[in-house]
Amino acid sequence: MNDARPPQGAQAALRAVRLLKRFSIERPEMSLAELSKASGLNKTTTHRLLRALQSEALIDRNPATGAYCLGAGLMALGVQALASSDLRRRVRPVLRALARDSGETATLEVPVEDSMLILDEVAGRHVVGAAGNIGTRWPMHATSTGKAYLAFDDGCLERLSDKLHPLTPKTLTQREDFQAQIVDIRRRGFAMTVDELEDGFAAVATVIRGPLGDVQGALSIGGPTQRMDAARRAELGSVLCHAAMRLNPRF
Amino acid sequence: MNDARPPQGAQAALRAVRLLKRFSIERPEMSLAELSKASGLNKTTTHRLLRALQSEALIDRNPATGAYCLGAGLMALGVQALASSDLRRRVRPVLRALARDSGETATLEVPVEDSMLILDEVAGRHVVGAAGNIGTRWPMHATSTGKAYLAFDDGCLERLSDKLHPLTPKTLTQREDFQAQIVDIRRRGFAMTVDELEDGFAAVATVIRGPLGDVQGALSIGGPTQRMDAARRAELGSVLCHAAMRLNPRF
DNA sequence: CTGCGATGTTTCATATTATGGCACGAAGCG
DNA sequence: CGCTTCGTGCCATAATATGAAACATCGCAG
Repeated sequence: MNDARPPQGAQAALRAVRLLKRFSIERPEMSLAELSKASGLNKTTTHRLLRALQSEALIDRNPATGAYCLGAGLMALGVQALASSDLRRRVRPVLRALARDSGETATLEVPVEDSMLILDEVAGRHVVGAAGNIGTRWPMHATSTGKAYLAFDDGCLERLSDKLHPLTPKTLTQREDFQAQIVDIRRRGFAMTVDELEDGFAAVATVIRGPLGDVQGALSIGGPTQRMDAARRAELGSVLCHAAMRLNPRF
Repeated sequence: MNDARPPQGAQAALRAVRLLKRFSIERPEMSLAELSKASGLNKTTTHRLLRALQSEALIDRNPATGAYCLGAGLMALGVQALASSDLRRRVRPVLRALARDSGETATLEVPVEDSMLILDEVAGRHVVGAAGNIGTRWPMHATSTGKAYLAFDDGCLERLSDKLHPLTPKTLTQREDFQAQIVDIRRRGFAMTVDELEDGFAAVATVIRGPLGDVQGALSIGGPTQRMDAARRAELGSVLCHAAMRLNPRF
């Protein structure tokens, strides 16, 4: 999880970024008034910021309705970010090996705020290069990778929001239960989710460390819960730990 | 091509965005000093903006070197932009049909500044869903889609930079030659590139219009120049025009 | 046709906010 | 060890962003 407290003297930039983040799958288009109200900004200010973003192609408008939406420039930047990810390049072959050997789907994820973002993905059997979920995010507290982060990245756990909202009946929502699992994870070396993120889905995960011991990302292997009994999870967990170890430049 | 002149009173936001855009494939990581010099901003100002961007996860830092790079938050936003693109959803089936019928690769592109950005892509034969180029950009003056835009979007041509830099020996670099082609394109209804973008690659393209007659994007079909003689280009051109017509909600 | 209520847009005086010169501490290098 | 170059913090200045209010459009209903 990244630190960096909000700095002084760049509020306009911050507000602009926050405006961009207000868009979601459910609300891909918003009117000026909506955006203004939702972000608590003055209508004029909102308008000015949107204009600036539009001039840089990060914001676009529906020519028919005049509604604001995310622009094509963001796509370009996003792809740029993806392409220049050194981590992704380095881990890619490992991901492929994991998917091949286990037959399940392997992912590389990084934290973004309270979520884990899928940076890369290799599906197990069937579809080979399918990367349909790259760029999507899942709540940190319900994913195996998120738990791994929380357990192994210093100070990460403290920053976790107290609101652990349930995604399934099995999702952990009590801080104490969570804390207990974290202890297990630290001892075991890898984390897991069983039906906590989505019913019928289970995964194991561990973190990747850089040369300085810093946590750079998390690896996971996941599939249908039926194929993921305790024994299989343990086996995949150790495979994962081995892979993560070999990714550390110190070894 | 989008209008929207740079507004007043949002310079901080503009500067922040411009900082993000300074990163490229060649320079995925930059130091504070480099960024500061390259963007002409004061070192302190640059630092403050980067901090703000980092706190929103749009900027990340290499923990070993301290160098700045694009952050994971940008990926999330980019994917968001892609997913919420109504145009893409609408055109997707048409793209598939074009690729299937022609056997060549079909793309949907939109303008971003002086480039055309690939919003969606369906490959012809072999690899079916391969979308390896989504999000990449090509100079407007050397692509078939770019030429289509320049010919059919009002005021677009005037905004074209005077600097037409060559990508191959065949790239048009003289404004007069270009102007002449534009006339042809307008009459013909579709544009083409033959070895102008990359040697051995040819494509035809036309624009998609919205209900108000506004240009929303451009479609292209492209492949190896050998398979793309004049007769084939004419045939594919009319196929393309037909597809574009059917995409217009008025018909 | 007319008035109402909503939208997006522009203007402008105000003071909040961003700015950049300067200085400091820490690495990296000769 | 001194020199350079890096990222970072401080602070007075003024340039910049801000938000109230007014304007311009549009769709809708009386």
